[in-house]
Amino acid sequence: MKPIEMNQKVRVRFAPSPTGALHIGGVRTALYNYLFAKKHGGHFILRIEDTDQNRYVEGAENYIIDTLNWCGIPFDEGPGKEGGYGPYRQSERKHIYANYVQQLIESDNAYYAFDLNETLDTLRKDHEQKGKTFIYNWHNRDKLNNSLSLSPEETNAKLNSGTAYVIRFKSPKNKKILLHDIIRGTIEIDSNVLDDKVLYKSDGMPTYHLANIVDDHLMEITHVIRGEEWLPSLALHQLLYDAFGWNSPQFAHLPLIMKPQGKGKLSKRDGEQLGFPVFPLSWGNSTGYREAGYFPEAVINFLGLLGWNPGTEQEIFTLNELVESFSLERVQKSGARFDPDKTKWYNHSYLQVKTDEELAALFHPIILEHLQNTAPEELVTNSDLLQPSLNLQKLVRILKERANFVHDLWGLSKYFFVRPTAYDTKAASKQWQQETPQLMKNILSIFEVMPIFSSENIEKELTKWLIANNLSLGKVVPPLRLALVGQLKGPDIFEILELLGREESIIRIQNAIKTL
RNA sequence: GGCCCGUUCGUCUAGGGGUUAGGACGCCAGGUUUUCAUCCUGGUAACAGGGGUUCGAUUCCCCUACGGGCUACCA
Repeated sequence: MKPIEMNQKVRVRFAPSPTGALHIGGVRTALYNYLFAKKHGGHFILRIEDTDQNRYVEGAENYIIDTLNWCGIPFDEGPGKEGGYGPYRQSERKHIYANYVQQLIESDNAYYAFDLNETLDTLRKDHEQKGKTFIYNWHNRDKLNNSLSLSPEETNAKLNSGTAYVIRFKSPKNKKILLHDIIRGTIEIDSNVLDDKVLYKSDGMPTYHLANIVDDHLMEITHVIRGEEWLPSLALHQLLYDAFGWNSPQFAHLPLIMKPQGKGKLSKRDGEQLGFPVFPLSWGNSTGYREAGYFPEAVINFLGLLGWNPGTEQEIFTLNELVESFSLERVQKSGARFDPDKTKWYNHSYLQVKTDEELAALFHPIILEHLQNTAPEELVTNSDLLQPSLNLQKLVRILKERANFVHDLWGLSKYFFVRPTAYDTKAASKQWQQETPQLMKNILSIFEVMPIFSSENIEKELTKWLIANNLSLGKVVPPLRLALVGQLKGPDIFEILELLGREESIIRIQNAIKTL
């Protein structure tokens, strides 16, 4: 393999099949391609590998594009964004592949095969029963039904009569193939274990292997960064580049993302069972990261550090910082177990650095949605917290550190919008004592005459009164909290009072006196 | 079964011939707080096993075990 010249512009591609939602592992592959391209000032290309018409799923291509955009890693060239190397859907490149496969036939690197599917299936089963693997290659191709075993006349007769055929690669005998992978180093393969893979299908479409090599060459791809599941195909691909007489790109095979627990790679089922998304955006019944409330920055951050690390102790990275420090050499060799807890921690971190204004705007519709099902008598209607107001920003400010997601804010602040109707019984029996109603009444009379109902002022006035009456904060705060919140939880009590407002606070204290 | 790739705390990982094997998530404890949470501090916890090479191996080599991938006219 000849090395890529240093002055060559880096061009990488993400080449998914539009067969459904993009798996989170696929997103990581896209991300690493993007990071590598941007690090080297190159182009990130999206190529749709839709050579299997049977598996084509409507909407999948848009899903892929939406995902890339949501993640903030848009492609430079791809469907709908021509860059001089299009088209970027393999189905639209169909006419290109026939010529190339013909070249291989002419150079004796490929041949026609007429074997029936059933024949090969039977052979595979027979071999399996004997504990062997059926391989279609040099050791048995003479005995099978193809242009190597048939005479040229017989072959032509079949071809002319319209007999269904595939074109197979003629893999060499007794050859050591030296492969190079940026992450794994040199790999040696014995060509005798290689299959004569189908390059061209009977439906007139190329298989992945052919289309991939031809397109990567034509699109001048310099680095192929893909999942480890392709490593076994690398020898075939290298042989194809050699057969065409082309320089191969450099290869990097990424380790797979594994289940959080148990065996095997991460699957859709794991998400369902353990309650975390495996898709970036919702797809069918599966909730995506976006819809589950994750910020794209958080998804990019945890994906970036799953299988790669910069060698420093930095954990939080913006996309630009990832671009800066990324290198394929530091990609891990072994598969990484997915850790849903850490993804939440990342989201928590990103939530903390959002502005109160942003968070209030994101939270506002969530409040309105929840309030639709609230009984009118419980609803606090006169509160300006129902608007994206300054006070809503303040609410978000005092609560956000407790939240992993914007929607967590609802559970943390529900009592600001809905009056408590029940009180934590355990806390009530302990904190609401015989003298408490009188205490609360005294506090009410302080609140009623207070000129400004601000947290500082409330704290000042209340403390003054407590000292004068030889009482401690610990005596009044818990029952007061119980009256306002319904339980012994929440942020600073004076902040709660201020945000609730004088009127609402008084109503709640009066209710508590009546009820408890 | 065959072929290929891999293996450091529970998880993500740093490190690398002589280190108290470092960080993060999680978990536990203490502190702060009138409460809950956050936060801060601390703690728990790892070089898969066996052979070499070496004065010395977690680090280099080999074997075993285990894990993963591939083994389609799917990508």
